[in-house]
Amino acid sequence: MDRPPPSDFIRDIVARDLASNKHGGRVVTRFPPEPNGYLHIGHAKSICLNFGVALENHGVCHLRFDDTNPAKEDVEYVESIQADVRWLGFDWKDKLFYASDYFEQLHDYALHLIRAGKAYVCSLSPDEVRAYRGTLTEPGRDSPYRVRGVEENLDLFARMRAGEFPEGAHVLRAKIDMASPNINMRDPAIYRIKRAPHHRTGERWVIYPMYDYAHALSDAIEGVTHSICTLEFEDHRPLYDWVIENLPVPSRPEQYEFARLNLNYTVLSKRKLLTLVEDRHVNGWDDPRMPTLAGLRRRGVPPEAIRNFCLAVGVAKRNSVVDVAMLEHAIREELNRTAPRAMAVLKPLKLVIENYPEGQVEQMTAVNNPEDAAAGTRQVPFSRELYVEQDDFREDPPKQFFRLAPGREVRLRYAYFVKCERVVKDAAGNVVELRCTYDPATRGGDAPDGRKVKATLHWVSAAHALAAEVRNYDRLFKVENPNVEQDGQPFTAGINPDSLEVLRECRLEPSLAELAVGARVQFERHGYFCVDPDARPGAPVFNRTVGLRDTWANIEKKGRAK
RNA sequence: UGAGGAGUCGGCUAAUUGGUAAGCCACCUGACUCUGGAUCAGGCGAUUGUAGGUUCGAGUCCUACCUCCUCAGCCA
Repeated sequence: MDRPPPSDFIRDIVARDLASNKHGGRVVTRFPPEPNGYLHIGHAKSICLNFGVALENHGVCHLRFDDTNPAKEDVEYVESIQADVRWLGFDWKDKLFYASDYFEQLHDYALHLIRAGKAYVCSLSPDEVRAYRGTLTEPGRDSPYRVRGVEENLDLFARMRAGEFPEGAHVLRAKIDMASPNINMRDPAIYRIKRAPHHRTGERWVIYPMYDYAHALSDAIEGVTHSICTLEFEDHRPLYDWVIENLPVPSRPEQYEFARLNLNYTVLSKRKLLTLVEDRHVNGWDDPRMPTLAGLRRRGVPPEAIRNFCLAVGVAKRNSVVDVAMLEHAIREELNRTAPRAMAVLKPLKLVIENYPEGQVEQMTAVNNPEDAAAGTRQVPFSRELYVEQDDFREDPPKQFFRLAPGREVRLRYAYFVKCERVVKDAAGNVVELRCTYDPATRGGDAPDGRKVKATLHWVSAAHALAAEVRNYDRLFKVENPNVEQDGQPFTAGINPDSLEVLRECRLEPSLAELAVGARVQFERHGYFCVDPDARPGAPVFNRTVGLRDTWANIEKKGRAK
């Protein structure tokens, strides 16, 4: 995935603003999550954009928690979000902020609006507010409380803050235009009463600012120059501007919108991900089947791959659905470069070399990464009894099957040529063991007489092999668009029941026992794997990160074997 | 039927702001290989939503139309 330097309309705007000195040569962006869930691959797009634009222009990117709704938020989320952004590879330096840090200031600004006659306390019930708001095609009507005097508004707002009223009794509204064709401008609420304890301010407040009000002001307070958000906020921009223009704020930020990431076969809705966690369809936010950054990390996806993916996806205003194959490509591209190779047998079949001396062990030299000589070599023990992959043997081989079959000779990688002399079956007729002979002259993998074999097999020594558990995580969703509930079916109906396959019989080459937790490795022919951070000592668990593009099963299925 | 947005190869994005459609993914073919992976080389594929107009020249400008997305939380 060789890509040109990022070029998109956001970066064009920033370049233009820099050229015209619009913000005095400053570039300040911000990533503003609400701490109400874990970050997912969709957030990565926003993170890469905001931090990327700042980095490219010698600017800064703030991390700001939009924590204005205590009912949904939790410290668990503020912690995980920070960890995930760091893991992705970005640094907000000392620019860590919380909207809740500005509560006092935001409150003063509200007082300013009230005194200017631009905000009023409305005592309509939520239902009444809705009725007064009008519809998409009909204008709204003024609230009867719209004409309240400044002093009364000040008094009521003070009592709201003091906790004199129950939730829903009053709300502070911006006085804009109930007839505006843009519903967001029909006197939007800017403060509401909420009695949930806040994860940072505790019980100090019972009134909380609304997003549109708090976000614009937070941006202005922090000196943000480019406030980049997603498309659904386009209609909110006039309100964003209204707030900035009607208050004596220290800076003049500008909002721009881009299309959020959609991935096929992937749910990227926080609400739905929360459901998967709460209803225990998965084992938590960091379950490797989850599209969360925590899940991808546990699955073994390198952060570089995610960053490259975000670059490849681009930034535009057009709603689109990106093919997960692009993500997988970015992952393979990165892992192919960096992950050491190792031999592993996921579904073992015993292979006994009848003419190999019993008790003898040879150390074979294997390269760690054929594309990176600096990765060096390792020794792999070879002995009389080995395991090979069940898929590498066919008693009755199809036409294009070049691997092992009765009477056929193949190469054991880094070792010898072996020839299958006969098969041993159990009572049910299943092949349980292969009896072979080897050619001692082919040590290292080449025959002195020049004869060739058409396949090279991977193997592990039965006596030395490391027993391990491999978890093959397939896509959690099997439907094309799990983001949409169709025909009344909840989206969980699209969950793939085979999304987790646990292989317990695996035998790996012994060098893998020394792999660090979280390390990534390519099991040749099987794909890329990661040592699960949850692994118990002595019983390693490997998570499958992503498969190789063409496995034998695929080739066979597609009838493309050569 | 209100307002705000968006339409470029199968998918995702570009196009020096009016100069003759580029890249990536996917797919296909070939070469090479001690991984049937990878790599390398090549190929397929868009009359730029439609219809007009301006112009020597339009994906870029103008007009009309079509389609899709977002908005009626005291969520963000």
